[in-house]
Amino acid sequence: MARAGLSPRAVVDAAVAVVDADGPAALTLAAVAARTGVATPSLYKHVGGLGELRTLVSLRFLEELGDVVTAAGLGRSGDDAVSALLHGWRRYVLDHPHRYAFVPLAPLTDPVLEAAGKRVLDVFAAVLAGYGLSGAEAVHAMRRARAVVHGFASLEAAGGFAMAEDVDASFEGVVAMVVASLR
Amino acid sequence: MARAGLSPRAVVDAAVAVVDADGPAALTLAAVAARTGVATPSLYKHVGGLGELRTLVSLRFLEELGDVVTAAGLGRSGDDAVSALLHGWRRYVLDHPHRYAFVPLAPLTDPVLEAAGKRVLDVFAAVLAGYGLSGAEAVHAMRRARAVVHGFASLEAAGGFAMAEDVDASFEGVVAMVVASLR
DNA sequence: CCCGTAGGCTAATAGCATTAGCCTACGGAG
DNA sequence: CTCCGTAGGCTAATGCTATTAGCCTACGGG
Repeated sequence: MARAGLSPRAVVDAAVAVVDADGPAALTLAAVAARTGVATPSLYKHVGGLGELRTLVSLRFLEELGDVVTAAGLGRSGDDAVSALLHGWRRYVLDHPHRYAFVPLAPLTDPVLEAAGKRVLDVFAAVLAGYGLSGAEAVHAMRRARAVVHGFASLEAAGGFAMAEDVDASFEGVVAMVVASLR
Repeated sequence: MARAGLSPRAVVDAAVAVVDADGPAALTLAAVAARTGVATPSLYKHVGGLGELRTLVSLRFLEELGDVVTAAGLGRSGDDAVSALLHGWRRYVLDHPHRYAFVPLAPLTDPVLEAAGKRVLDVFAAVLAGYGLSGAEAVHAMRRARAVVHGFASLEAAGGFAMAEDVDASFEGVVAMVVASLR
C-alpha cells in the first residue's frame, strides 16, 4: 500500500481547496479524504476530527488575513494606513469569498486562534496609534473599524449589495466615514 | 394515535425554540421532532425538509427584525431616527444572540425572503430620505449603515469585543460616525 | 353515518463522523 | 544488510443525521 504522505498541513491544504471550490458547507472529512486520495478514517492520524480541522482552517485564514493587513500597514501612516488596511481586508474577502465564513469573529476566545487573532488586532492598534487617541477612545475606534470592515465585507461577499450602484464607490465612502471619525 | 396538531407555523415555532436554546448548529429535524413530540419524518407533512425549514426560520427572524426597525423609525426623523434604527437592530441581536446566524445577508436573492427583506431595507431608505441625498448617495449611505450595524452586532453577539471598555459607549461612537457621514 | 384525506407512524436507504483494531511500509539501530 | 518499532495507511462497525416509501387512522364535511 503506497503511502499518501499526508501531514496535518497537507490535510488543511486540501480542506482549503474544498472550501474554495464548493463553499463552507462542503467542508467534510469525506470530501477532504476524497481529495487527498485516502480513506476518511485515515485523516484522524493527522487531525483530531472535523471540529479540529475547522479550527485549523480558521487559523490558516486568520494568518493569511494577518499577512494581508500587516503588508497593507507597512510603510504607511495616518489616513493612508487606515485606508490600506480596510482595502486589504476587503480585497482578501473578495478574492476568497468562500473563506470568510471560517474567519473567526472572536479569535481571542480560542487558545489555538489567539496568537493569530492578536496579530491582526495589533495591526489595527498600530494603524490607529498615530491619531493620539486615549486608551478607551482607541478601543472604541478599533471597534468601529472592525465592525465596518467586517460588516461591509461579509455583506458584499454574500451578495447583499444588490443595487446597481458601484460597490467600490460605496466602500470609499465607508473608508472616508471611518477616517472622519478618528479626528 | 392522538394527533399532535402540528402546522407549518408550529414547526417553525419549535425550530425557533431549538435555536434559542441550543444555537444554530442544533437546528436539526430530529431536535424539532423531539420538541414537538413527533417522529422525524412526520415533519415532512408540514415542511419540505431541513433546507426549507431553515429558510422559514430565516424568514421569521427577518420579519421580526422588520417589526423592530419599523417600530424604531416610527415618529422619529433625522439623526434621531437613524439612531433609533441602529439601536433597535443591535438590541434585537443582543436579545436573541443565537438567532442572528439565520438572518440572511442577501434576502433579495431568495424569493421567499424577498418581501421581508425589502421591508427592512425600505425602513433604512425611509430613515435616510430626510437627508436629501441623491439617488447614488442614498444607496451608498444605506450600505454604510447596513455594514456598520451588521458588523457591530455580529461581532458583539459572537463575543468579539473582548476588551473591558464599555461596548455601549463604542456603539454610541458608531452611531455618531454614521450620522456624521450623512451631512 | 360514511368516507376521503390530512397527518401521524414504521421501515429502509444513504451520507456523515467517529472508534477499534489490523497490517505494512519505512527509516533508523545494530 | 537486516531487523524491527512505529507511523500511517486500511476495513469493519456504530450511531446520528436526512430523506423517501408506504401504511394506518383520526377527523371533519357530505
